[in-house]
Amino acid sequence: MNSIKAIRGMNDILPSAVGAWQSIERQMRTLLASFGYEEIRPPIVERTELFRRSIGEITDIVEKEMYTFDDRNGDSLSLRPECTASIARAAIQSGLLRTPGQRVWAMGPMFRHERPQKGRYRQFHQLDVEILGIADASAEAELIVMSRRLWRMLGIDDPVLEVNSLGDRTIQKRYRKELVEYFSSRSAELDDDCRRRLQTNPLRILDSKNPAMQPLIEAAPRIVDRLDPAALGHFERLEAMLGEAGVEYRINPRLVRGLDYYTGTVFEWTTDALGAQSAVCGGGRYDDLIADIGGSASPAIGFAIGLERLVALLELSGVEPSIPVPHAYLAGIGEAGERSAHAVAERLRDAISDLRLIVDAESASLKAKLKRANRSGARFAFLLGEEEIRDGALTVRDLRKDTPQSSISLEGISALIAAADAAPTPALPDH
RNA sequence: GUGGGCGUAGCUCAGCUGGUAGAGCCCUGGAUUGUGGCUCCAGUGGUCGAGGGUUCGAAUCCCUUCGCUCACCCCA
Repeated sequence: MNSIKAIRGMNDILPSAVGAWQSIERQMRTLLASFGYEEIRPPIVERTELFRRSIGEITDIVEKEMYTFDDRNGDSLSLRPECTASIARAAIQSGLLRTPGQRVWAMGPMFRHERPQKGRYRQFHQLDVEILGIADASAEAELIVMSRRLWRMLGIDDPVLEVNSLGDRTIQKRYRKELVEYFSSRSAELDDDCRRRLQTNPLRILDSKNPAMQPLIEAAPRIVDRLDPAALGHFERLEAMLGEAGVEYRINPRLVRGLDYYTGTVFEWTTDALGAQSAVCGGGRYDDLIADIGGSASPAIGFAIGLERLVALLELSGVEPSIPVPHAYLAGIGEAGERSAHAVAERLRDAISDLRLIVDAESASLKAKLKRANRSGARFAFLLGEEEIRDGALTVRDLRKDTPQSSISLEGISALIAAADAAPTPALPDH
């Protein structure tokens, strides 16, 4: 019982699951490229200061969820809890913002020290997509349309899209004050949770799931009613574009979001299929962030997709991602066959590009090796013993068909593999 | 940090009110000395999460603790 285990909330993605991940990642890359987005890879560790200034000092993420430690020189560093701040930092640092309209994405692990539960882990993975330097609502529309295309591409049911506008900082500040006044006047009716939020992040009261709070929240002032003409115009323009594109959405005046940097449009794709963690994709505009962390003011917008949640959705949808099985399993037979197996395999690999070949040159019975061949999922078993060495050929068994085995020269193998790649692989005869 | 559920073989689990640990799957070998999948036979594998207590005797009852999981909080 003293074996070392993985850290709580940090999971191995095992070979049996990795097919789904690769399939999702591949399709995402294809989609992003088709929209003209370029990959960026910021480091996983940043100065703690970056997250404090971007995400916000009094957010849960910064207050209690970051993996923070001192570097050897005393600098406070943190594992990234999200990726937007890092991308913004990188863009400022390397001058990407000199050309507006940067479309970038990043994918990788994020870290938050929360209690794990279904769909929420301490190390989790996100795809982050950002448009830097475009203030127009067309950027919002583009990201939303692209994410919808992703759901369809993956073959999962469209999640529900919720949209809201938070207005700019001035509007937010005024609204927050109004909200605090409203809830303070009714603080006797608030539950403990909401009373706490009143002090920390009053907007989040709107998010409360407590049914008893609903009437109070319903009657609260709504930020959509406090937007100025510019913000309203922006939001209406987005609605028009979504309408034209046939995107279904719901305006949720209570959609706030837990990071401080959001201004203007925010949105979330949610599902009720994943238990309590309903957000599959969330994002919004952050027009002030870049200036906040020291860049010259530049509008920006982005979203993040939770890959664990997407993988879970894909499983629920019953889509079976095809994982590449080996073309062949080469079994050396007897001392001579085992000795030359790797040499023959190398000749095959030289001759056939992208050949997927497992070599079994262990000292074991042929029976055992054929068993392993079958288990490997390979289409063919190649047998190499003294006879084959003498004939300069391989004995080939089709593991998916009941046809008799045959002797094929090394030259003939490449036609065999090409033919197998061209035709759909037959399923295993019995299970 | 708080609350619920659960910890028995690699996996899925059985083991009733205490009597000294089992099945299926997987894996290995054999039936087939160079021939897989199906079948049959045999076998490997467990300090019953850990520690303590009650008892002649604990996987089973009690206490403590650790882990997993779901939910709250928050979010992808």
